[in-house]
Amino acid sequence: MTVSITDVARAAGVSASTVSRALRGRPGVSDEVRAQIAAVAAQLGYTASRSASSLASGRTFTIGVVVPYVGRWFFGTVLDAAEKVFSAAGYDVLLYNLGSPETRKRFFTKLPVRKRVDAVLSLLIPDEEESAALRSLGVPLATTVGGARPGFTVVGIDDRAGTESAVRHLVNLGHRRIGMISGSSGPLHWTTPVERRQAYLDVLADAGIEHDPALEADGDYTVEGGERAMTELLAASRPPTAVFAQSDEMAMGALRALRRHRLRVPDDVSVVGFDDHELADVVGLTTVAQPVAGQGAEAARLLLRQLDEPDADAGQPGQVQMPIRLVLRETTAPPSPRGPQ
Amino acid sequence: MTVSITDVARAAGVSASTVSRALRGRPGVSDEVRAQIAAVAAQLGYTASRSASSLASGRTFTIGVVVPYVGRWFFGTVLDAAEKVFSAAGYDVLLYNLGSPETRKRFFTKLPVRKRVDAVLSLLIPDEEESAALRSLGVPLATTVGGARPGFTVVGIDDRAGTESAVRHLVNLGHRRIGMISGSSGPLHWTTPVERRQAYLDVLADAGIEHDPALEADGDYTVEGGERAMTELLAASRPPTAVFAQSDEMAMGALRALRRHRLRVPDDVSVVGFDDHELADVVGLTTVAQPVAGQGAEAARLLLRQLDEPDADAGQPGQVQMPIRLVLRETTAPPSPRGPQ
DNA sequence: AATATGAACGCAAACGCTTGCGCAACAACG
DNA sequence: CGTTGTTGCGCAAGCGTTTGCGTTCATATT
Repeated sequence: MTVSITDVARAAGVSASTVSRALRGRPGVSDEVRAQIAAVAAQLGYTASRSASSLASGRTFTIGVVVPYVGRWFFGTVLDAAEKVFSAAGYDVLLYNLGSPETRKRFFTKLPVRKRVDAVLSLLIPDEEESAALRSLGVPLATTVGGARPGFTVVGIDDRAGTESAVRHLVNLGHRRIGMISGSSGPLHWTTPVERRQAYLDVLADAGIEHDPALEADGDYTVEGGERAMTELLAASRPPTAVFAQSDEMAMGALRALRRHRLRVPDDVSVVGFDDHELADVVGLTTVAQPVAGQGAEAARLLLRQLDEPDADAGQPGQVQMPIRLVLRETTAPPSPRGPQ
Repeated sequence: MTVSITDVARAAGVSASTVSRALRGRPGVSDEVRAQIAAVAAQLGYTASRSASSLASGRTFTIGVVVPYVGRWFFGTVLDAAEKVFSAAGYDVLLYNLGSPETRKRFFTKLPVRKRVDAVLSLLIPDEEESAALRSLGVPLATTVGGARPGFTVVGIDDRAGTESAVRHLVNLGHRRIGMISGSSGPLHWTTPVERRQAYLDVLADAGIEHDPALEADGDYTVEGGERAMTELLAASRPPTAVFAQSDEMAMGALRALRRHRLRVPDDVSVVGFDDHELADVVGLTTVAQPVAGQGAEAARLLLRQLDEPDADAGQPGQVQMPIRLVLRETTAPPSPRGPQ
């Protein structure tokens, strides 16, 4: 049926061990024999069974990537970049899409990656229990986005600095009533929303602006959520003249809500987002740009490096912080003298 | 080190075979023994090695999913939906991101999925050679988007009908100079751009409008491409008063180009897209909606069904067509009496 | 009471690789 | 010319499961 290593060995007149060594570039086989085996293998269309080889060697040449929502631009982009790095290095990627709490729970209790992967890249921040489960796999671990966890390589950005640049921009334009659409809900135990909120509060305090809880709303990191949140903010007794959304998707939802309310951006309300979504430019959204694909690629590279030099795994894995920058577009301007409405 | 089936067997005082049967719900083991084994296994944190079990059984419980660009909304969304179906059925997904021609070629020549997957879902349309390679795997195959291939289950939409509804909408509004931004370039050997172009031509002919080749431009299915294409169209001696873009991303690029040219939408130029991208609503884009996630889920379900009833694989696999509908928003209107500029 | 029946379980042989070890054959050395 | 290395290769023992078959034992059958 399907051609095995012994078929190749027989056809080449050598033993299976020699075929194995020859095909994987291991020493102990002469150049001529190696070439001949390669030829025979190619002609027979032989590919080693991954199951068998990983069973025998313990190496799987597979990386597990766990992500909350592949469909979202941010995660899709990170995954795209990471996958490219992995596949270029000869690794396959096993994808786990953990959107709902149930699938997430099931993943961490059953741990289907056990004995199936050489490393795991998590695009979501595992809580204590979950990260312990991952550590129990005994393979290199990495995360992008958000908080550090012991045993994890983490690549991320300076959330506070990014938020500060955004909010400060609004302050500098003269805004005093600055709302925030956060993304704190949901089952994601990560520090990002917390950091960003703190930075938001800091900038306000620094500018001598009193914080108004009515100017904060939860947008759940989605367009719809952002729309809801913006609608909520507009219902406040004194609505904001500017809003900082913790993600571009929520900012876009906010834009939609504003349009529905016949409010003009940036004349009536300024909006700044976070991420520099691929479509942020299309809608002219001012935002904090972060290297999304860059983070995925970097995390993947760091993971591969750990795989190459297992000796270095004694020390605490590295943390790298990638640059951010405020991108000014058309959704921010000084407040109108008469305010919204 | 890591706990194996024999560890469980020893701890439970039974043989490895019994453990295997017990844990997989196979008959031949009493309820009490089964329960006890389950308890012991749970307590020991045992998970069967996938490599070993797939080597022994031939089943991998893994589905290969190949996609051109995970980062793009369309593919990300399809993948998201498909993954959910697969994982709910106990299958893992192995992801292959084949953006560049080189990685694509490498994938189809080396076929890393050989002996690694029970089925493959292709989100790109393989050419003759590629589909032959996939068929050689001897597993159920499916594709979404575009042309039928022998041996593949395909779920898609009626591209012609969708395009017709879009272009006809423009015609009905009174437009005569209707441009098209297509997505025909790139290494994707699929019928979609061809079908859509034909439908576009048909509607024009049907309306008695002479086709002007200067009103067609290639947008490469990206935002930037759409922007370039729109700029190109605007440079025509007699620019269009309306454009149909073969994808929302290109339509959004077109919107950006129009804004850069200080043209108003829909006053000066109408735009209609295709897909109903999650952000189409944000920019108010009129578009042809197709069930993107729905197609992914459906394709996944059909694949699983083939896996369940291998007897049915004799007949030609099914083809399903999912519904589309035109969504009217704010980027289309009758042409201005004086035309653009 | 003797036998047939079936359920519950163990044995052992795969599954297709990898890898430590042993054994030739040959080269280089004294 | 005998010794020591080196190189190239084969042997065989795993790796952790699954599964066909055989065995045991309790229960049903005549």
